[in-house]
Order: sequence, then C-alpha cells, then structure tokens
Amino acid sequence: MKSEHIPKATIARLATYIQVLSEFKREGTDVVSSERLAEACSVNSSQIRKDLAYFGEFGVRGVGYYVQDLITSIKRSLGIDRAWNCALVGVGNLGRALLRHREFSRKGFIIRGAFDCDPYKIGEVVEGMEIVCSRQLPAKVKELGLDIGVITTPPERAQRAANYLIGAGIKGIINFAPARIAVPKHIHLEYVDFFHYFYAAAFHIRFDESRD
Amino acid sequence: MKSEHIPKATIARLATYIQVLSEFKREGTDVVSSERLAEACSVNSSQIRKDLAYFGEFGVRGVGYYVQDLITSIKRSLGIDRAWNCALVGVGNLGRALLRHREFSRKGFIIRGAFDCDPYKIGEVVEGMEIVCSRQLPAKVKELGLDIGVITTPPERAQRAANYLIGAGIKGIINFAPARIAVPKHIHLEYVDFFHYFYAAAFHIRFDESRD
DNA sequence: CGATGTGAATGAATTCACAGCA
DNA sequence: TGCTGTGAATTCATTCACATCG
Repeated sequence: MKSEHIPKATIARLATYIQVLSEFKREGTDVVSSERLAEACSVNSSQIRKDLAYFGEFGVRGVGYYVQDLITSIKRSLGIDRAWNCALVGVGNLGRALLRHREFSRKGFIIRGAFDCDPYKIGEVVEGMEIVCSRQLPAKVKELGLDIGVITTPPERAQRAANYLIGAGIKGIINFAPARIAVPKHIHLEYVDFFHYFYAAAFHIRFDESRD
Repeated sequence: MKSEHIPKATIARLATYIQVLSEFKREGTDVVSSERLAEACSVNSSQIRKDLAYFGEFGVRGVGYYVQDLITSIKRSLGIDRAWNCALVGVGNLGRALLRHREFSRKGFIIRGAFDCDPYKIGEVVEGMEIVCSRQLPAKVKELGLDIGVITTPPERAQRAANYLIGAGIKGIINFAPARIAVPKHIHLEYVDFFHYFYAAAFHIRFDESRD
C-alpha cells in the first residue's frame, strides 16, 4: 500500500500504539495480534492494520506482530528513530514544567535551549540550562542544530516568539500559548491546548446528564 | 438543525472559536462574519456555520455574528457557562504545574482538591491547597461536589487513581498519565498526551525534507 | 443586498469481508 | 489454520451552492 497521504488521525494513533506496545513489552509479551492490540487501544483491529499498511508490511500472516519489531518499525515510520533538538521560548510556569519533564529526552525530544526576553530571567539557570535572550535564537539554532521550536509564552507574545524562531530557520513549531499564530507554510505548526479536553469532558458530561 | 450527534472535531473547533472571538473582543470588534472568523481560525467559513448550526441559530442574516453574544452562546453550548469542580490526583511535576496554572479557574475549571498516596507529600500545601490521601476521595467528592478527575500520576498508578475516582462517583476523567486506563462507559474519559503533537511535527518535518 | 443557515455533493476515514500467505 | 493486508462498502465530515431572511 505505502501511500503518499497519511491521515492526521493515523499519526495520533501510532503514538498510542507505541505506548501500548511498550507496555506489552514490559509485561514480556513477544507477539501480539491486531485484535489484541486493538482491544488495548480501544480501536477497531482493521484500523490498526490499515494504519500500519500506510508505512509497510510489518506483520506475519497467521501469527501477528513481533512487539519489539513493531515498536521499532513505527518509530522509524514516525521519524522518531533519531533525536530532535528543541528550543523552548518563554520560561514561565508551563515552560519550567516542560524543562523539568524527564519524558522529553526519553522520547527523543531534547530541549537544548531556553529563551526568554525578560531581562530578569535571562542568565537564570533552570535544570542546568541557562536562559538566553530570544534575540540570540538565530545564532543558537545554527550552533545547536535546533529543529523544533516550543512556544510557551503568554498569548500576546506568541507571534513574536514564532517570528524569532522562523527567522532563525527552525523547521517546526509547537505552540502551547493560547493564541493563533501565522507562519509560512513550509513551517510545520501544531497547536497544543489541553483545555480542549476539559471542554469536551464538560460538554459530554452535561449532555449525558440532560438525557436522564 | 439542532442535531443529536455532534462530531468530536466540532467540539475541538468551538474551543478555537472562543479563543479567537475573545481576541476580537479585546480588539474592540463587535460584529464578525463567518468569513472573517474562518480566516482567523484557518478553517472554511461554512464549516463554522455548520458547527454553530448544531446548537442553534446565533447569527443575523446580512450582518454576521455579535462577538460577545456568540462567545456566550458557544460557552452555553459547550456547557462551560458554569464552574466545574476538579480533583487532581498525583502531585508530581506535571500536577504541580497544573495546580499553579491560573488559566484553569479563569476558564471555569476549579481544582478544589489535590490527592496523592505518597505519605511524604500528604499534608504539604501547594498553591494554598493541602495534599490529601487518595483514600479520602469518596468523602471529598461528595463534600466538595467534584465533577472531573484529573490524573497526573506516573503511568503505573493511573489505573488505581482512576479506580479511586470512579468509586468516589466522579463523572469524567482527564488522563495526563501515559497509560491506557479502563473505565465504565458512563464515565467520560479523555487522554491528554502532548507528545502526540511532537510526533506529528517530527513526522511532517522529516516527510517534507525527504521530498526535496 | 449581504451574510446566514442548510440540503445536496463531494471527499475522507473507518469498517467490512475476504483473498492470500506463513 | 489463523491472522495479515487490502479492495469495496459504509459511515462520517467537509465543502459547495443557493434559498432565506434581517
């Protein structure tokens, strides 16, 4: 199959598959069928087979998938069989929490630079990293080979942070600030807003209640 | 129109609409067309009209939408025209960051209880809130009228946290822990994993690079 | 007139059902 | 035999196009 266009939802599910497969691996399970994996991920089994088919043939007919091999294959498919160097812009509450979050480097996203334009913060050391003025982004992106910019500024400064990152030659931006930003279309942009999940929960809970 | 079933994607977009409309409001814009709103949200204008039509008729033909009225209508549609009381379970790095995050109460999600089963943490005060043993959840859920449970434990303790919350009579769960959990189907469950966004960025960046 | 609200048309994603292979 | 891989069928979401109404 090996298609050109891959649904956005497929990418999201592949991340879940890795999570669940890692769990299987820890439990000592070597082989898993799409049926069993599907159940653990709460999806349809042919959904899994189709998602994987976009990238290649990873299973063995009549047997299933070898857990470790499948993890490796999915990681390669997603492009996380390597490290990605990240710049974090905006060292407030959320920024600090991300800097402290051990999971980032464990998953291959290494935060190599922390930037802020607040003179009171510049020079401060967080998690062994010195906070640097955002104006130094162009130099640092080149020096450290930074790939992805992570915006954790207040909303009103998100666009400026994006501009710095884009000017510095970053390839992708993950925006945690609650603001829409404009970027040229060769820059990949992702919005992260976990309030979406709270809204969805609130909506469904109230909806369920109103049906009684 | 006022339909029964509402697409998941619609809920997610409504959250974006609120964000952008609030921005318009701050700028002093009173009336907005679906065309203009669509541009700011990077979606199609009929998408917006259809999303809104699921909940009612909020616009004025030939004019557009009154910004403040539309914010109010969407909030009511989503069920966030009221406060939601939340219990946070697992006071680690991420849990603390959420407790400190001012935006929660501002958006109507009030964290009223912080729970952990680590005896070293119990009794500690974070952001004016005393950390309480998770075993006290049933009492506290009733006492404080808690609606939504927020799980920020390590993955291996997520299911136990969920069990406590479910037993205590919570209505919905938002799981930040990188683990799948099982809940009865009357409990609304949302998974939050911001690594999904990093994976998606990595995938697309590498994909774009390989096309040159 | 001008922008909404909405059926109808299109497009995308998911699921079914089974051929094909270890 | 049993489970993968995949075209076909179905379901779901988005966009179009225009009737409708302030």
